[in-house]
Amino acid sequence: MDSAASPLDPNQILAKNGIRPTKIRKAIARLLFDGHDKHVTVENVIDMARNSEIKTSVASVYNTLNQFAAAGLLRRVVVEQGRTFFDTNLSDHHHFYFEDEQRLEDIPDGTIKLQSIPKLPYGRRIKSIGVTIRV
Amino acid sequence: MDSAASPLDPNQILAKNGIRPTKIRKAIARLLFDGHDKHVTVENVIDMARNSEIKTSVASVYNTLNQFAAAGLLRRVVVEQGRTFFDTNLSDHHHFYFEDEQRLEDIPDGTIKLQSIPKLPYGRRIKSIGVTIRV
DNA sequence: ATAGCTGCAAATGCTTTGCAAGGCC
DNA sequence: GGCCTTGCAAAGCATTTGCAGCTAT
Repeated sequence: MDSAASPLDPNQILAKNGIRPTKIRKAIARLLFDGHDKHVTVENVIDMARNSEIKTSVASVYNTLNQFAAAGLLRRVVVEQGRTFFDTNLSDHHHFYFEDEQRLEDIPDGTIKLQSIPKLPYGRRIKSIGVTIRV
Repeated sequence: MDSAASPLDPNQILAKNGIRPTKIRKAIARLLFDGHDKHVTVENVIDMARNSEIKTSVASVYNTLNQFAAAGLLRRVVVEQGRTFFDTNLSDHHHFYFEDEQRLEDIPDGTIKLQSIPKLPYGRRIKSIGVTIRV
C-alpha cells in the first residue's frame, strides 16, 4: 500500500494546513510527501535538499520541520537522546528501532495491538501512545 | 509493593555488579536505591546530592549514572529530546509521561499488555519494548 | 510598502571529554 | 606507588534564537 506511491501536490498540502507556500517550504514538502512513508532527521533533509539542488540553511530546515510538525503534517518521534525523527506517516502506528543503524521502521498496521489500556491518572486523557520495539 | 520500601545496601549492589564502591558512587546509590522506584534526570540527582550534603560535580553524576546504566542498575528512558531519564525500576514495565510536568510514572504491572508481537525484521531479535502513554 | 521568510552566526542546553589533582588499596 | 576516580573547564552536538537583509504580494 506504499509501493504505488503518488506524490501529493505540495501547494495543496500546505494550503490545507494554513501554511504559506514559500519556495523552501514547497521544496521540502515535495521531498517529504512523495507518497512514501519516511522517518527523517534534520540532517537527512539537509542532505536530501543538497542532492536536489535546493539551497537552504540549517535554521530553515529546523523552522520548516517544526512548523510542519506543529501543523500536524509530521509527527515527532524521539527514541534516543540527541536525535529527533520526523515521521511522515500520520496514521496510528508504531516502530521498530534498529539500534545499530539508528533507523526507524514502521511496524505494519494490525500486527501489534494493546490488549488493555491502564486506568489513566486522575484528570488526564491520552495524548498519544507510542510503542517502540528495539531490535 | 513499593510502599514498604527497604533501602538496599549500596556496597552490596555495587559489588554485585562489578563497580568499585567509591564514595561518590555509594552516595548516589544510596540516594537512588532506597527501595522506591524513581525516574531521575541528571539534574534531579545533582539536586538530591546537594540536599544530602554530598559534594560532587556534574561530570561525576554523569559518569556515575552512565556507569550504573551500563551495568544494568538503571534503565535509560528517553521520551523527549534533550532530557534523559534514568529508571530504577528494572522490571518489565511501561510509562505514563505527563507532558506538562515533564514527568514519568510507571504504568502498574499487568494493566497494559501487548496482544500480539509483530514478526521481527529478518535476523533481528527484540532488545526491548517500550510503551509510552502521553497524558 | 509591508509583513513574513530566510539564513547566518551566536546562543542555549544537555552531555561528553581532556586532563590535572586527589584518593584508595 | 600506582591505578582509578573526581571535578573543573573546555569541547561537542542538536537545536533555538536574534536579527539584518530579502522576497513576494
